[in-house]
Amino acid sequence: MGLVYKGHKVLPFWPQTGTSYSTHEVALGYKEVEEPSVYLKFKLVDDDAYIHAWTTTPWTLPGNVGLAVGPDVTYARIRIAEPPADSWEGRGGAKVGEELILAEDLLAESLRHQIEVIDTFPGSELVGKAYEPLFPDAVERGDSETAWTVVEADFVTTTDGTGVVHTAVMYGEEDYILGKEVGFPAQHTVDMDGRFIAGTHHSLDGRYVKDCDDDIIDLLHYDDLLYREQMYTHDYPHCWRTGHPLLYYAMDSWFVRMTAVKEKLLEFNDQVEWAPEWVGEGRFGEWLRNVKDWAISRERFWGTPLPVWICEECGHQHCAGSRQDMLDAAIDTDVVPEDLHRPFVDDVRLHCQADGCSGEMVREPFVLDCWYDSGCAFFAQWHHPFAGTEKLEANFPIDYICEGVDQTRGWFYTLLAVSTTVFDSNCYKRCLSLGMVLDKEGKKMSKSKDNAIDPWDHFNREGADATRWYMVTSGAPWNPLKFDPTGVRETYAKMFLTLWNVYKFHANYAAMDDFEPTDNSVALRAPLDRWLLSRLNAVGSSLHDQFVGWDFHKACRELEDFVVNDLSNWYVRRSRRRLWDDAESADKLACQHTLHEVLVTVCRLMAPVAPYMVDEIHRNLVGESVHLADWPAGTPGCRRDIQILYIPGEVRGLPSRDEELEQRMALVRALAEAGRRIRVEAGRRQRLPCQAGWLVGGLDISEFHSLLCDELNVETLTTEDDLDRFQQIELVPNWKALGAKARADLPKVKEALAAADADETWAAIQAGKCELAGFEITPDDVEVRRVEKEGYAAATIEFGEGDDAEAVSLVLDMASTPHLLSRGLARDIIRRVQQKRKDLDLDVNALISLTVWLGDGTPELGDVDWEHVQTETRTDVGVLLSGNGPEDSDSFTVDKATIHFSFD
RNA sequence: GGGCGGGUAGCUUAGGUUGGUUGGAGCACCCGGCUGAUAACCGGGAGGUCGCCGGUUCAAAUCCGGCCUCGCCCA
Repeated sequence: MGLVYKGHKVLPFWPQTGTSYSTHEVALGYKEVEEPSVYLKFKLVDDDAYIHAWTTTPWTLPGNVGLAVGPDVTYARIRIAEPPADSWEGRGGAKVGEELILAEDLLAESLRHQIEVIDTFPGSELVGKAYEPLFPDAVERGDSETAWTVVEADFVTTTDGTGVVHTAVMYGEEDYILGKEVGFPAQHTVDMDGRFIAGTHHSLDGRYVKDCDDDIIDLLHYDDLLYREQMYTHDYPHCWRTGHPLLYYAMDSWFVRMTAVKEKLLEFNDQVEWAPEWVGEGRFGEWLRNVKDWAISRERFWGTPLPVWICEECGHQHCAGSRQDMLDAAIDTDVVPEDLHRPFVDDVRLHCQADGCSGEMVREPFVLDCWYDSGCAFFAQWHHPFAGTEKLEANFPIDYICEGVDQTRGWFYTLLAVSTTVFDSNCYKRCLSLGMVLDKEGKKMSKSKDNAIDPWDHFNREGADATRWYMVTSGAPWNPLKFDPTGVRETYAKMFLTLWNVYKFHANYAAMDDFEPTDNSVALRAPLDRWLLSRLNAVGSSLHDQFVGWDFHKACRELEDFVVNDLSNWYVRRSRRRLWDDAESADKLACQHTLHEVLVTVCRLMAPVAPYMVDEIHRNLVGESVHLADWPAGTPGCRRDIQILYIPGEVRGLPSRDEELEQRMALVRALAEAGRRIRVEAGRRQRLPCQAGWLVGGLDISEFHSLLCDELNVETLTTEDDLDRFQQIELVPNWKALGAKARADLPKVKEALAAADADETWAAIQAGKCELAGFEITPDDVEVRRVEKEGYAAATIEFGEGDDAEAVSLVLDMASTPHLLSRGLARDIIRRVQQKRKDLDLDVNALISLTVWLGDGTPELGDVDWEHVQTETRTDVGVLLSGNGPEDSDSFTVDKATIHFSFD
């Protein structure tokens, strides 16, 4: 197709080892150096004037074949008006009357003479003017029509020098590109050893170029072509090991003519769904719009050999397309090796394939850039075409690729480049460009800075799951990740320990009760179960949708919130007692099935991100790997809307949703929190029960009243329409208004207001008939506050969103009765005994003999409550005594009374 | 030097396109509570010039311009 051609590529090069350097190596070796720079006078052919140019690399001057000017830069033709001052230092100069041409802006900076400006004109007027070569023998003109003339170039600026750029085609990238464009002769004056080629100049031939800078300046000085020399400080690349300066050098190289398929590249890129979009449109699109031909050859030993042979006679080029191709053309088929790598393949010589030529062809000594190999991954992975085409065709273009954003010009590009040039097709449908992983301060990780994270530290400590989950949840995938080790620890403690403990909780009871998940005869699920399943549905569907929309971080955060808050902190906490029951019960069974189902589905939702722990859990629950299970949401074939229990081998969807149930539970949880707040504010211990609680407003949550009684520690909970039953109004003076009105009598008004009945006074104020201490009181003079009546405490929450928002109030009865004190005491004793059991690491089922001593001032403990204590603490022999217990018994204090206990 | 992206509490971050009441979380910290509830949980507190400067606007974390800084790619 003619897309491959041989040319030159200008690379930083170190002649001693004959190797070019990667950009990475070059970046390592930049050094600030002070070197001679020279201002030169190029004599025009048809004019008496000189063009004034500047360079920092005198050794490139023998190779000069052109001068570049900016088309829009203004140039001046000047005449030297007077001899220079005595302070002139170094070689070079100019005679009075000599005429020079250079950029107008740079006259003062580059000239050291008094001058007069003769004329000014744009650079375009200089284009085409011929000048005399500095080293007439160094480069042959060949068929070039532009050699030693002035050309225009966009890169010319007036930031330094003279606004005229000396151009030596082979020793600078911009020079080379310009030279190719305008047709300068592309000839080396320097060989691969860094020495001047014979015939350049008799005093330079064969010498290392960097040693010649001074002699070259001398030569130009004697020919009156030097205006001035000046030491110049700049950054220049050096060999990072030896410290020697590198030479930019045009090396032989093979190219793919990407510029010929630019429109195709852009068209195919438009078909890609990029995440984030700006990488595809901006960064990558920009790269494609400025695409350059791809230098695919490398002067290395290791790599895929470039399959190109060139005839020694006629220069004909031939690319061997296959092993057979090579055998057919080989001069000696015995030399064609099994292993086609270097050095064996280098020995293969071919008959020239050009008509009528009998020459021999020799392989070009290059290997392919390994990035070319990376671009072949999409077909090479199927061993295409040797293994047939079906697999490639079935998987091309690829659905999805993902790599770091640094691969924009790397893998993302090489894949597209190969698929465009070889298959005339787009390569991938979707591409995620990931942000880089940085250290916790946002700095790049590096060994020398000692800020690199060893992932194994985390794999060994918190595990691969926690490390992966942390990395996914800590931010959008395309944002840089500031890797913070404490974040991994947090993820481990919060997400994975919680999940594991929920699983263990379920597994322990399941084992104890011989729970059989396949026996799915769940007759009745508690509202709590149905709520959890509904939430699972909501979270699972949302997770799926967010994965589709690239928001993996949001999806996983939501799932984590579900596991920690909904599943562990609410469902499991509220269900412990259900499983504690020794007897078989439909409710216990429903709970176990629910836990089983939720855990199985959570494992499947988590598996793509955190594959290990959930696989263990899933295998234990279901008997097969989670990675063989169906994705539980949204995959074609999944019965997403059908509520069925898990049955091994059967595809299942998520249980159905009940959004109203979720709403009601959200209210229950909000009220439970409000209850705790009320107690803190009212100074009432959580363990001391309240006789009654009332709900005013909100959804009907009667199905959760008993659950809420537990949470709030109230004996009864009822709904109530009238908030006034618990509240009264209080009139508070508006000091600003009343002060202006009453002045010195303000204390009297205040007293009167405090003494008056608030309801009656407020009615009178509203009716405009209120007088206190001789002053007329208006609604502006007071502020009305609603407060709980004596003996009540309350909180009001806003529940719902927007227009549906509703105020819901919870009122608690603050009275204390002997009955309540007894109940509270029992709870305190239970709590202490349980803690002690736990501290002693007693088996949950172990029975104890418990003795309790109630000290002075302890409320009376009722028989029923003492029974309750014994049941809860698994006491088979209980003794209740008055007075203080022995020294070695445990004790605690409630409301100033001390209670002792001991058990064994 | 150019292009693209980031900068919000001590740390990690949400929000930013569509400007609008008091900028949300988690960790850590302080106070209190709860717990056969797990490296757990609940309530409260302290902690913010939303990188800096300027502009538009009644109103800017959000829109515009400039700058600083970090990262990636290119030169």
